[in-house]
Amino acid sequence: MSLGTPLPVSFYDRDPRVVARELLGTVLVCDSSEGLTAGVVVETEAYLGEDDPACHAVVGRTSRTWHLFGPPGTAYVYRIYGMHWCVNAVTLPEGIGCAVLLRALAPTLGIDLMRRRRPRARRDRDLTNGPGKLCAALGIDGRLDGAPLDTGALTLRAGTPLPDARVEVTPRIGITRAADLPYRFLVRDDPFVSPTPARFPRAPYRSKADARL
DNA sequence: CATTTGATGTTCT
DNA sequence: GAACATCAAATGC
Repeated sequence: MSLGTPLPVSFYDRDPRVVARELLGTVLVCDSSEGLTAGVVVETEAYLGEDDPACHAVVGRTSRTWHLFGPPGTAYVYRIYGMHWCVNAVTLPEGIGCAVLLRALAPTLGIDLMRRRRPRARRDRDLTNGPGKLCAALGIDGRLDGAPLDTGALTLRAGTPLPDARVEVTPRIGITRAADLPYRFLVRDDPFVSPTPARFPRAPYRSKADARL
């Protein structure tokens, strides 16, 4: 079974809201010394750079955010709450500081290895239905900060494209600033997405309204 | 089912 | 000293 062709760097060189929507249905593959793991991307969030109060780019290019400002197609991996890792795909040219957070996957390869890495997960969907969970399941950590996503240990690959009718938009999860902006993209009714708070508005994806560029 | 709370440590004010 | 792009267990229906 083929894993798909890696997405070219040009794929990432667009507005992060467009990249976030287009990343749904692609495949994240991690080739570690322990084995191969992969899953279909079913949930993403866009972070729009220095003018987005919720984006790490607001503090400028520090040692932590260094690779967030890197070239498109770079992995920005950071630690959150002292315990978990999150992985982003950097978009737009070097120096801008935009990225797409990968929030949930549908596991497709290496599920046994994911289970060993996440022994508390009861159901398969609990392996990867959150940004920290998917990093733990695939073995993604700070060593991959700054890695290219089109070659090497961590790659994003072409999958089955999703029609707009299967895409839903909500505000972003777990932030306090700019918490009303609809920059979370997910596959409607997919069991592998992370839980959406009941109070959150949900809207169908409309390319004209949601990709206002 | 939903909501609350503790863990844990780096970054930022 | 507070905030933090989270998770899992515990509690309350």
